[in-house]
Amino acid sequence: MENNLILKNISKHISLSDAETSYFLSLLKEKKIQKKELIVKHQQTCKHINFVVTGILRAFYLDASGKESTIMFAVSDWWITDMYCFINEKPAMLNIEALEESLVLQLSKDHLDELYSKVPKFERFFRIMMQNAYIREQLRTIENLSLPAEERYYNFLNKYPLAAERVTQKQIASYLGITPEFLSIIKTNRQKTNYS
Amino acid sequence: MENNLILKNISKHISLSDAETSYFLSLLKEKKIQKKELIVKHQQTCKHINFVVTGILRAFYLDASGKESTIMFAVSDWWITDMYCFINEKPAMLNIEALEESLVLQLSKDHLDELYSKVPKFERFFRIMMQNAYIREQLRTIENLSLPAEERYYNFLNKYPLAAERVTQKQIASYLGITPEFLSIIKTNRQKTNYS
DNA sequence: CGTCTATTTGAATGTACTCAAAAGCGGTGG
DNA sequence: CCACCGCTTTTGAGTACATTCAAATAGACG
Repeated sequence: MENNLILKNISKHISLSDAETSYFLSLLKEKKIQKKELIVKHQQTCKHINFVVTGILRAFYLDASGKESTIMFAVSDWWITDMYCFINEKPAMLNIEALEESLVLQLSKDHLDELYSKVPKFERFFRIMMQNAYIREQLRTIENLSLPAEERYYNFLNKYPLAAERVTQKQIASYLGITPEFLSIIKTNRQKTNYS
Repeated sequence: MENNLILKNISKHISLSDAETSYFLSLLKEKKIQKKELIVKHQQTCKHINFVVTGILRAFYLDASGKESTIMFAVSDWWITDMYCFINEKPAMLNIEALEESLVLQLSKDHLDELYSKVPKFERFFRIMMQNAYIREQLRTIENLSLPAEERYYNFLNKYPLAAERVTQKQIASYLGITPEFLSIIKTNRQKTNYS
C-alpha cells in the first residue's frame, strides 16, 4: 500500500492520531507520471509539493542558451517541487520531469495551508524538512566552491548511489556543473596521464 | 532599543501576545563581538543561533589546504549560525567571525526547543525562515552551476549591496569561489581586451 | 612612520569548454 | 529479427576561463 511510505516518512518527525492521519491522507492526490513527462514546466504554475512513492524525478533549470542545470534528483521517499514558485505562487523557474515511470502523492498549496491551520504540528514537520533541505543545499554550495569537478563527482556517487545508477551521465554532469564530455574524461581518468 | 528590531523581524510571519513577547525576549542573550572575533570556531560546539542587531558577520568554511569559502554574510536584521551543527549538536564545520564590531542576540538550542514547546507558533516562524534560506541557497546553486564568475559577481553586488560595500574583495572572491587575483581582473575588465 | 595585509599586475600553467566526429546503445518499425 | 534512427558517450584538437606563484603597489592601522 503506497500510503505506508509517506506515513512512515511523516512519523520520523511527528506523531499523528488516527483522525489526523486519515485527514492528512484525504488531502493527497495520487499521480502516475510517464517517463519523460514534465509535472512542472518553466513559466507555468507549480501548485503541488510531490512525495515520490516509486520511480525517479529530476528538477532542472534551463537557461536562455539551452543549457540545463540539474538542481536535484528525487527517488522513493523524497519530496520534490519548485519550492520558490510553490511557496510564492509564481510561475515556475524549474522543470521537473520523470526519468522513469513514477508514482507521486501530491499535496496542493491550498491543502497544505489548510493542513497547517487544522493540524499545526505539520508546521513542525515541514520546519524540519526545510531545515534539512537548507543544510543539504549549503553543503552543496561548500562543495561547489571548494572542490574540483572530479571530487564533486565521487562525492555525488557516495551520497546518492540510488540516483547515480539510474540517471545518464549527461544528467550527472549537469548536476555537477560540468559538460558531459568532461565527465567522460574524469571517468576514464585520462587527465592524470595527460602528457605522458 | 535593540529589541525592536528582532520583534519586527518576528512579526513579519507571526503575531505574539505581550506575554509571549516578554517570554521570548527573556530567552535572548545580548553579545557584543569585537572585530575579527570568532563566535563559532571549527570543531567546537555551536550552541546558538544569532540575530544580528548591528555590525556584520561572515560564515566561512576552511579546507585542509587553508582555502576559505564564504558561505554567507549577515548584516543587521539577519540570522546566522552553523545550522548543521546547531541542529545536530555536532562540532562546527564552519567559522563565523565579526567583520566589524557587532551586536547580536543569541538564542540557544535548549531555549529554542523550550520555545517551540511553549509557543508552538515559533515552529511556523522558523519553518518560514528555513524555507526562505533553502530557496536562497538553491538559487545560489543554480547561479554557481550556470553562470561564469563575472556574472555571479554582478549578481552578488545587486543582491547584497549592504554587505558588498563593507567587505574586502578577498572575502567576496571566496564567496564567489574564485581567487582574489581573478576578481581583480574581472573588476578592471581587462579580460575583454585580453589579446589586442 | 613602519608594518601588515589587501590589491594589482604579469607570466606560466591547469582545468574545463567548444566543436566536430566516431562509436555505442536502445528503441521502433518493417 | 534486424536495420535504422536518435541520443548518449567517447575521443581529440584547439581555446577560454581561472589558477598559481611572484613581485610591485596601495591601504589600513597601531
